[in-house]
Amino acid sequence: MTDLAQLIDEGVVTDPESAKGRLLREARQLFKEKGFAKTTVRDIAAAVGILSGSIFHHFPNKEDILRCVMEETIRLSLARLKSELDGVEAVDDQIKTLIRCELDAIYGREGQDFTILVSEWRSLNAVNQAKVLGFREVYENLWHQVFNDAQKQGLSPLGGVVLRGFVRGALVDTVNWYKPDGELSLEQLAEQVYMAFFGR
Amino acid sequence: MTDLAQLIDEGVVTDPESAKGRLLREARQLFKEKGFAKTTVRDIAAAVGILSGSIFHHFPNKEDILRCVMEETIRLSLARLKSELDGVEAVDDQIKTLIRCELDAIYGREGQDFTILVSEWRSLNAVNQAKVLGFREVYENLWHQVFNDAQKQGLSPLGGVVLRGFVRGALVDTVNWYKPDGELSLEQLAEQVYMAFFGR
Amino acid sequence: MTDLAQLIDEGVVTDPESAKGRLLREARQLFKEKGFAKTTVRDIAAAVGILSGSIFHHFPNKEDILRCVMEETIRLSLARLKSELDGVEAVDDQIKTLIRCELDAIYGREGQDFTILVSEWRSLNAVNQAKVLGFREVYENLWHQVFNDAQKQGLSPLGGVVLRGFVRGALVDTVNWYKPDGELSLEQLAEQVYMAFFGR
Amino acid sequence: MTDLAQLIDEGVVTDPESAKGRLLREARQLFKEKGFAKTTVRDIAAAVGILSGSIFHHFPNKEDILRCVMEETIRLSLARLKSELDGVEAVDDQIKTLIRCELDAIYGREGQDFTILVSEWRSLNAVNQAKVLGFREVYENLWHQVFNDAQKQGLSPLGGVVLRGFVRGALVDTVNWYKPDGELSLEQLAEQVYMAFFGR
DNA sequence: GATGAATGAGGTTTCATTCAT
DNA sequence: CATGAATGAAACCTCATTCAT
Repeated sequence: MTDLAQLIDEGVVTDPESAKGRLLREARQLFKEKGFAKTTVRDIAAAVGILSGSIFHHFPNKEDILRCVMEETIRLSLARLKSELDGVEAVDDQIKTLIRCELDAIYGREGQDFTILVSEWRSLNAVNQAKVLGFREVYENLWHQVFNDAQKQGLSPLGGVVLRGFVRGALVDTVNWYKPDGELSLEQLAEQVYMAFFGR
Repeated sequence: MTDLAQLIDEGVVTDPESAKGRLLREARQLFKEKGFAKTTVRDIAAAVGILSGSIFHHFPNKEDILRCVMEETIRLSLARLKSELDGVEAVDDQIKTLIRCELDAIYGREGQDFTILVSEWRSLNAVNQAKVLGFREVYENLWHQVFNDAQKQGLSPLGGVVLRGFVRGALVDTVNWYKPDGELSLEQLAEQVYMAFFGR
Repeated sequence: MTDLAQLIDEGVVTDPESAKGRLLREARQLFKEKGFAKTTVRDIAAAVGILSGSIFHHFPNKEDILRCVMEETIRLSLARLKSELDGVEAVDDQIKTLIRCELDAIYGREGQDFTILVSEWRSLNAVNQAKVLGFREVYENLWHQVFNDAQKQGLSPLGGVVLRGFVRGALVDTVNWYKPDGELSLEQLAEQVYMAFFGR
Repeated sequence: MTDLAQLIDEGVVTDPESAKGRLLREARQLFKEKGFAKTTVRDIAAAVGILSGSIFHHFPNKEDILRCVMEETIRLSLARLKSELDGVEAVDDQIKTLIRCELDAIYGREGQDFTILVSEWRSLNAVNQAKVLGFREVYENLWHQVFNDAQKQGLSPLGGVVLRGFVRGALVDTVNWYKPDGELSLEQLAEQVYMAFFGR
């Protein structure tokens, strides 16, 4: 059984072959390119190849599509992170894994687009923000634990929560200046992030 | 002559007592609270105490208000930064000044709201992005110079552009988790940023 | 053979155990509660426990459901009225029977909901109005005959058609102010209607 | 000063020359002809000669138009009724005045369309129903008082509230069978209503 | 008979922008 | 400069109805 099939089975992601799955993929892409507010329901429908009204068979409203995109991103990122961290014992290796995985998530290597979580956060109403926040906490806690260990071992003078805040910002904001197809590869970028915060 | 009066005279900021100045202030506040897309022209007009039609005597369209807010933010941040850097010779002190000033700008201490520059960047069309980018380059170059000096002196292993990218992200993203009226003061936050990137 | 079984056999009502019968019952209930316009085909389907598409195996369109509800109401009311009038000779007793039966029909004692005939009349197009009107005439003629007799006997100064109009309005409109589970019982209400028009 | 001008001044009706006034008139006409649900906002706008979006300068939503139509109907009916009752002392004359005025209101002689109050009642949500009910109580209380007097004087065996219920129903329902331009004049109809309930 | 995804027309509403006053 | 009614395009969403499975 392939990796994807297993993730679908576990409810981590929606089957990308299904109508709902295709909808989520196209919506994510459009939200990323144009932003939530400038993406119309018609845009999404056209990208999927259905009519705008049909969307509302799968989602009660536009905002709910965004909520699902975000939740799936978190679920997928978390699943991938856990799998990658499996067996990694050294804290510095754990940190490198965290950074690499999040960059992958940001640059959509696994169909996640982590950026949307930050850039479109305010497009959700309070209720949906709370829902997504619940999902996100588990993910963030992983970072906090590793970074707290790092502090104990003297790798960083800062506490896990604050350091995670800085690293998340540094990573997410790369989309505003870093070009994945430029001189600097994603692996090199990950390396530089590690050096910036722990490289001394 | 007060500081503000001088800045007005030099064209750095619009007189906040003028109609246009009040408009910009209220618009900035609303863009910050609700985001550009969810702020209506009527909202802004109501906040200023005029009717929606009157706005278009001062600005050709809604997007131009955002462009002005952004440009004023940059002009003001730059003026303040230059004045604060004046006479500061040591690189580490220059870095601390940069960090402190940007945090002030982010948290609106001087009526700037640096965050909007990042969060609403995509609300501008290509033409306006280019206009604002021109203003911004001068500001960013200041950072690059100081960080390049820092690298030469061995304060950081990274080049100025990349390091500035990481620091900007870390600073801007604090709005997503840091509460200015919580336990950690803005000065302490600035200190921790310095430690994260240059500490030891 | 029970009463109901006989009515089903005679084609007066649809078997309430059948799919169509259940559909009609739930639709009637919903039309009564929310009105025809605010009741969706999905609402009806959900109440019956099927999916919306399945409804169209039983009815060509939504309006036809209303037409059937109305026609069944009339057929049932007429059957009941005839049976109750059977053997009643005195005009005043006939009148009391008419009033009592119509109130029963209005308050759904026999699954009729006479009110819908009036309140949703305009939800039918001209063709369907004509169809229902045909059914209704037989029922109304019963009233006219009795009321004409009443006029001849000096029980009322008014002709049958006009008087029937007044009484129908008075009865149907009770739904806007009378509460069946309040102080006044349905029997007492019937008594007061009789007194209002004939009680002197 | 004309009657209408006075009513406008007193806030009883909206100036029919004003944009809002024309809107209300056309909306009332359409609600009467086609019903609230089948009347679209575009229909109303077209009747007034504006575009659909413009309606929302005057009313926050479609339902609010209906609420205003109803409230204006009540205010106008009440004003007219009070003026007509002025100086009428005998109870039977008061009753005849009440009946005549309500028939006028039902058949739109003064631009009221009382029928809509009953037929479209359920098109209002609970909040708006409560608002309109407040207005309506004053009007209904006038009837109750007169009918209670009638009972005391032996003109009717029934209490004011119940009798008013019957009379309202009889009057409102006439729209379903009475044709104002037929053999029976509105005055004759009024006379027959009086006879039906108080005749002898 | 039932399903449920899809249709597609049409609904209400929003809102930046214009312009006569 | 300000007003505020009007514009008109476009947004989100609804829903009766269809049809391949």
